[in-house]
Amino acid sequence: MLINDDCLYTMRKFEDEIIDMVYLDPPFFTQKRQSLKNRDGFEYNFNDTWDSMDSYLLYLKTRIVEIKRILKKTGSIFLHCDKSASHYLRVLLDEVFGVTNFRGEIIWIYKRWSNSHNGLMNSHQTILYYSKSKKFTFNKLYTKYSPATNIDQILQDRVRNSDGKVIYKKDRDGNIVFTNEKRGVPLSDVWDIPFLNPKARERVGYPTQKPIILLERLIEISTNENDIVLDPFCGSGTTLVAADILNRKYIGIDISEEAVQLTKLRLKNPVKTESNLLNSGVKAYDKKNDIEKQILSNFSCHTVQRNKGIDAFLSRKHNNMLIPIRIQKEQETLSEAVEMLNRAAVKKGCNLKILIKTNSKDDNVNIPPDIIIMDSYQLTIDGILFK
Amino acid sequence: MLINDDCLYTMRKFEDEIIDMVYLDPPFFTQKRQSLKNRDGFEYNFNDTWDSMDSYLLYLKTRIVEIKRILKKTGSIFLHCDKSASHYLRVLLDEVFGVTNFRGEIIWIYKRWSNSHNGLMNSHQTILYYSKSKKFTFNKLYTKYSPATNIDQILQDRVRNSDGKVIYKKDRDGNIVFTNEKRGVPLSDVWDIPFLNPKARERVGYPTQKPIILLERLIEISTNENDIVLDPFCGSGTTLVAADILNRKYIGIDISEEAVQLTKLRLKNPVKTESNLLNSGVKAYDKKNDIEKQILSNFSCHTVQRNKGIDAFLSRKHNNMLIPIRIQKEQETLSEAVEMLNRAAVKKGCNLKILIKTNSKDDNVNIPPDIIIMDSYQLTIDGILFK
DNA sequence: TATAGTATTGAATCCGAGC
DNA sequence: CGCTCGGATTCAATACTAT
Repeated sequence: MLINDDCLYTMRKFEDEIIDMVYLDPPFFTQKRQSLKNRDGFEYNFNDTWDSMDSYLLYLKTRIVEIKRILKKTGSIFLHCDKSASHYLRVLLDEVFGVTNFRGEIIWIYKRWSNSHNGLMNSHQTILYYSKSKKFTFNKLYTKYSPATNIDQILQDRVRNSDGKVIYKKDRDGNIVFTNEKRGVPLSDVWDIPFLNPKARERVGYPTQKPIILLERLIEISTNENDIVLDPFCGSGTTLVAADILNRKYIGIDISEEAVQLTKLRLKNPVKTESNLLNSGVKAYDKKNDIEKQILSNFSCHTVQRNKGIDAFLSRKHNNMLIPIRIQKEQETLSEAVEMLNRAAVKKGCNLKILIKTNSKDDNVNIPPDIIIMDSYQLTIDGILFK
Repeated sequence: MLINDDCLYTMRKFEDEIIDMVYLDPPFFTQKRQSLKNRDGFEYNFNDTWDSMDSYLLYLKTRIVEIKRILKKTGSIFLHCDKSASHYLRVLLDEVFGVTNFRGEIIWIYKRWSNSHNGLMNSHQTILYYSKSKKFTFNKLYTKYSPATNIDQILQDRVRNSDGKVIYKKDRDGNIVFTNEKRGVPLSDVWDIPFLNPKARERVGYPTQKPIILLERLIEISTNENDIVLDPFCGSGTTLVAADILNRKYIGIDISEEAVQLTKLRLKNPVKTESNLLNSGVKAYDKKNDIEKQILSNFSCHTVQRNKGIDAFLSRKHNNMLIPIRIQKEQETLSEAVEMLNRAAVKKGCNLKILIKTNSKDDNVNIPPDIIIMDSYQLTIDGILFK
């Protein structure tokens, strides 16, 4: 269901305790007008400017009180905010839902483009999580163990010995006893999900659009199939798309007619981006092997990926030119390495270059004067000069 | 300097505007008595139970007002809190320091052992960051570019052409023009620093002890050499050790005599754990190659690192025993693989085991009946059974 | 088809102009 | 001096094109 109205008036018409989960992503109190064009040049926007923090909080409080009323006893609310007002919003939720129903704060972390800044680069948002009562729907999700974990040990049962010390349990024959099945690490409250990239197909042109996968995870932990999910500030409808994918029923409300139209369209043909980053992880982008990384760590440089000839550029320029670095590959002769480096360097208009020699294949080659050859095993001594 | 007193009384004796940076890690309002024994059996503890949130906040407010007075105009305060009271503390800091002096919230994230419970596993804490004025000391730190970033392009200058479109800049000869030197990506406000492992040498046995690296980074961004760092709840003295390492002056105050004694000892011989996890990153721990990962992804299993004979355990047990998996290594004959697997399996008291055959080296070997041999290329068909 | 290489986008932030 | 406004800068990660 999709309704174009102020969510307050719509929700007032609802009966008590009919909703299983509410996600809301209201204005963050950024005191800005948010706007964005879609691919056809149509501009969506909403206003996030307020007279005062008090008027902002009052606006939200009346709506949150209503949300509590229509939530089932087993229901949950997720309030998405950023640092602008998260503390006041949590005080507000403590008041309405009660401190004992605070279930946690989910930290959504991501990397994003931004200009440099006198301070730390902001790269997280907060989702406040409260339940209506202590008996709330919660589906445990598990993640893989960290590679640094010693799985051997986790899977062994432990007991206290006569001194009260914890030891690994063994049976009569001295064999190790294993614990029951483990399903992995319980889901943490820190979620590393890529920010919706400017080029992502999933983007529909609505400002502040959230990734579908974020909503999917929230819905998964807090509802079961056929439960009812409500988003009173549904914007471009990400929550509804996620609910639809997961076979939950949904109600979306937004005060903007354009937003509701957009959501309608989007629900007919939901696009969920296959994020390469998400599917394969950052590691997939990192083509350097351990030895190459070790070598490059001796330089103050920027590592280059997807370039056949250049592995890195020195951070410092020389005569206003960048200095490329190439590490000789394992099967590569020195002259082949020189050739690869030169070809790439010409394209970039680079003159001086550095070649790291890692083997002795075909050493007898004339090295052009603009290439500095360094022996990889000397780097720990000499490389420091380039730091 | 190290003082054993309630920080309120000590700070009242200080002159105005003499401190450059204050870090405080007061009780978190856990409403528990915190205690921990060190390796010598000595027990440290402090009381974190309060009549009410109001009395807790009043206690802190009087101290934070005093901190503001003694901070230099260019000074900063870092207040470490966890989710129990972070929102009230931020409201408090807004009052004392002013909303415009809010510099951000640092999210310290870590992975940690914990029993699974009904809810998300808490794995972050918050450090609130305020400055006394808009002119505050801040040292920019830079981190590496993401491997997903195209460094080639980042390093090229761009201009607008006559149509207003952004294009890469070239000089008269058509050569690429490079931008100014880049130092990397400004430090984010999300810090992934391993939680002080219970076995870390750095641990001195004080509850709530923080990693030195965390304090080093806070001190680095907000102070210069010879500046004065104050920790009014210094506990085991981590802040002071970090300040010492970075050549900053320090003042530590704690109400507990034991804490001050401990800190004194610690400052004589500061131990900083070289955290392998931080130095080499999680990746270095992950010794499985892509093919091995591909094979293991066919099973519902837990990957094992740092075990010469076993690569993973199946998630499901069989007759209440764990089933180890080994993938035949590239240079390894089948009998060698069997031998390695058997030796490791005996240690773990495992009976049934799985060996994934990846090559045909020395095939003619008698396979013991408790080893299931699977051909790696069949896995995509057969492996599904193990999911 | 896989990989290398190029073009494009956007929102937080800074900075300078204008008032 | 403080404000707003607009333009420039930044970089992550995608889409697209060429090889």
